[in-house]
Amino acid sequence: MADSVTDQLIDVFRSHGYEGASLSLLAEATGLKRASLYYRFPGGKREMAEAALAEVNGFFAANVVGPLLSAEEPGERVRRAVQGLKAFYEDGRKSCLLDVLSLGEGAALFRPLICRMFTALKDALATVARAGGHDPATAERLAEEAVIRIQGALVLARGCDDPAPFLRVVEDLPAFLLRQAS
Amino acid sequence: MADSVTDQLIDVFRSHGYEGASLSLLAEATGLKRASLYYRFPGGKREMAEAALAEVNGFFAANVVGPLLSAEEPGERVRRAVQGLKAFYEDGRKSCLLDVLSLGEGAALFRPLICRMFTALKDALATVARAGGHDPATAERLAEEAVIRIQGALVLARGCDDPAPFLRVVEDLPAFLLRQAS
DNA sequence: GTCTATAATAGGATAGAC
DNA sequence: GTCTATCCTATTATAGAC
Repeated sequence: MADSVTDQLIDVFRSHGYEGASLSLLAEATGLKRASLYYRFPGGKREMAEAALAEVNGFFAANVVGPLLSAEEPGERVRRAVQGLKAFYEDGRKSCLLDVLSLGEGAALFRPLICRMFTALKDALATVARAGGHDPATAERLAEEAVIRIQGALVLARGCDDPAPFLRVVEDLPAFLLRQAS
Repeated sequence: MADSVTDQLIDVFRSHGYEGASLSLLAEATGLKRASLYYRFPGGKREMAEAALAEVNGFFAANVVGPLLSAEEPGERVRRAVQGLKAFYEDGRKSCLLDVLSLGEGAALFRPLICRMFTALKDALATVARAGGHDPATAERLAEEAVIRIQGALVLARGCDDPAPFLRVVEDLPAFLLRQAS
């Protein structure tokens, strides 16, 4: 998640949204000319955003959802997911791609995938909450609430240019999701 | 909050963000030609977004922050604020202008005002939480958490095209913010 | 106060050289 | 695989008629 072409695309999309991410910005960020971007992504900007979403999906599968569903002790699972979240959001200084791509034109283009990704995260959080001692209904409620807190903290962090709310929310995740101390 | 020119501008900005809100969209929504928009807003799109933010600021002062700081009983204050929030966000079907205008170019242009508006809301929520029986530190924490929950629920609602998370969060606000039942 | 017309620039996309 | 050059459209903004 650092310097591939797709990683640079992610960075532009998450900073500007779909409509705000012009080919000029995308080309500048990747170091490629516009025509070269079209060689790699014949479907144009839409395909670039799809590639960005796919890469984020992979990162989450490997670094957030994967750890949450692993065979480890629940506290350790959540702590590893928190590390993944902090890495992806750069400690609260970067926006969520799912959030910004659901605006404007992006809504019609990407909403089904975005909703599935939100749901996959929520389901993984619910699984670990059950493993942490909560009944299924409570686990489901806590999981949705956790997604809401992460997203809301990112919005507030961006709005005030202060990552503190995000850091507070994710550091609190183990205690928030798990019943017993671990 | 329904059919003035500025209200239509708000609707376009909150749906598309600053960069995605083209003059064509803004003109179409208002029923005015582009040149007429420039007559009303000589500063162009930037001034239109500033007018949108100012109107939202006024709506919040009248329908959310005002009720929260009123002399009524705390439960009633929160319930009135919830009505204001539900009206502004159309029961979770509309995005937050503060959220979407903090993206891309909008960040540099509007962040100070956006941060002040988030802070004003948080401070009003903290005031009513103190009136509802919480100590100042707890009230402050609950207030920031409430802003986070509202914003996060709106993000999730948009991402999955389902207003339920927003409705759940705002209906829970009185119990969330106030210590004693009222 | 709103319109038509227009200018200048930026955006999305393609053709063809290397 | 990347580039330069180009095309067409959309976008921002202004001038001037009514």
